[in-house]
Amino acid sequence: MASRTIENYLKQIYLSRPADETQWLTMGKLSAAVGVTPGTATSMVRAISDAHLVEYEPRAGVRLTPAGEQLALHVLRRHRLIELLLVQVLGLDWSEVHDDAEELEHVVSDRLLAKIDEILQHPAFDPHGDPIPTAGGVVRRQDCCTLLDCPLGEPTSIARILDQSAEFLQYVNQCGLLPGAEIRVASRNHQAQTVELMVIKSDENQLVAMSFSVAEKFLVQLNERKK
Amino acid sequence: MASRTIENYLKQIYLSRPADETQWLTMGKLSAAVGVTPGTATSMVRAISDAHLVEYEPRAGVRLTPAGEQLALHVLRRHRLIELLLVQVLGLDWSEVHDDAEELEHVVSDRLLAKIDEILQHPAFDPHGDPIPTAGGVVRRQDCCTLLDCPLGEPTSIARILDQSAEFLQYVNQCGLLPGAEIRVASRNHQAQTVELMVIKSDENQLVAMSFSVAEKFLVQLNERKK
DNA sequence: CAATTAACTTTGATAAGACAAAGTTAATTA
DNA sequence: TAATTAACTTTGTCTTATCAAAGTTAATTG
Ligand SMILES: [Mn+2]
Ligand SMILES: [Mn+2]
Ligand SMILES: [Mn+2]
Ligand SMILES: [Mn+2]
Repeated sequence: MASRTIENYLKQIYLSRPADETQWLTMGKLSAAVGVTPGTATSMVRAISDAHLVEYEPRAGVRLTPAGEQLALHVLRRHRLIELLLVQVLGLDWSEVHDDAEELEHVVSDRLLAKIDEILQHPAFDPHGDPIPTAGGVVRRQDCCTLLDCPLGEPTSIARILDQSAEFLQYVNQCGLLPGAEIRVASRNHQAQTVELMVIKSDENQLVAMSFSVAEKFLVQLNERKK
Repeated sequence: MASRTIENYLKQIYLSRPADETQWLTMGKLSAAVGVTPGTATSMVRAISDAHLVEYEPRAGVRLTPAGEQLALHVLRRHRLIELLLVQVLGLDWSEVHDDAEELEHVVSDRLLAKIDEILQHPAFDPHGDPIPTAGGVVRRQDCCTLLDCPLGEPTSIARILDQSAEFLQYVNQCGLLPGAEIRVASRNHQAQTVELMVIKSDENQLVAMSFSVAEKFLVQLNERKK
């Protein structure tokens, strides 16, 4: 069995992998993501490579093998199912579940995870809108764009929040921009680098403005998200 | 913060402590309870003693300090609240929650534990009838006797099961001897070393026989247990 | 193209936690 | 009391995971 350290490395290698699948993840990025010094990342990756969970090319970087990717997806599945459990069943706020899930993801047994999945009725998305890999290790791809590149004026909805820090999520709470929220992007000002959007609520609508850099953290969908 | 290893040692020192409070727990008993070799227990206990969580007297044994006992009780509280959560909220069988709780007890945050306690409405007993220490580290003492020494013929109820192995608990399930079950001890046969008792159910009563050694694993109460 | 620099790897050290095997203590038996 | 034995401690070694600091590579810049 992979240690919790190895599980964390594999998960970060998966999450930090470059968009271009032919590229390698550099050791610098990995060590920053895991939160260790570069030398530590190098020696750990060598060990994980001996276990055939990653390919490692000195001075190029690291890449998951199929076995490593399956393991990474299992950890991610545990993380996201646990987050959803903490929110939906235990009533924690979605801004405060990440750190607990970061630990719990390494100790929840398959049996317990199956129960959690059953109680939540086999959900497809976690509280932040991140897709939950299936037990078989398949990630359903969302076709999303960000608040920066989605069409103006059309009714869309928030699908996913990419910044999961507690402070940012509390700001998102205040704006009412949780996953599922209905919005219309009103305008973009390239000189001011701001986006203005209308949050459509049952009682009243709310106008929200944010910078391009923040707008990039929201993924939206034109069509309704299917549960 | 105490490592998970230290938490496990402290908990076992608490659970295995001799009934007579002036006695020390021997290293042999401790190493067996933790599941390590005697030498490992000695060196770990020395380290824990340096942290003033136990007193250690070579060749006499080990004893918790007040600080160590508080920590042990916090671990025990986490363990038992988690077990109850797994049974009551996630619907696992009480015979299969122990191993998950053994891991989860080390990673559940105070915040999450408070939520669990709230959802379960501040329970006093876990699924096996073991008392849950309060957040302040107080254990409510039950005045129980075992099926071996309780009075014959009187209506009593099962309060607690001391053997928590999955196989034994499944046997207990079959007999319907879960905590709270109402019974009457019919007879004891000292030659055969057996106890016969009546399990009082809503539909029909059931006669169960067991050896003295098994009967000792059941604690019972004459008065109804208060929640 | 040489010098500089950023990114990476190697080396040496440390800490926690474990085991095996050898050594010690103290109780038990003869 | 001497020999035996059970229980315990010590010693030496191992594994995993980490850092700091020194060394290396390769890209960038003058
Ligand atoms: Mn983690
Ligand atoms: Mn998430
Ligand atoms: Mn434990
Ligand atoms: Mn229990």
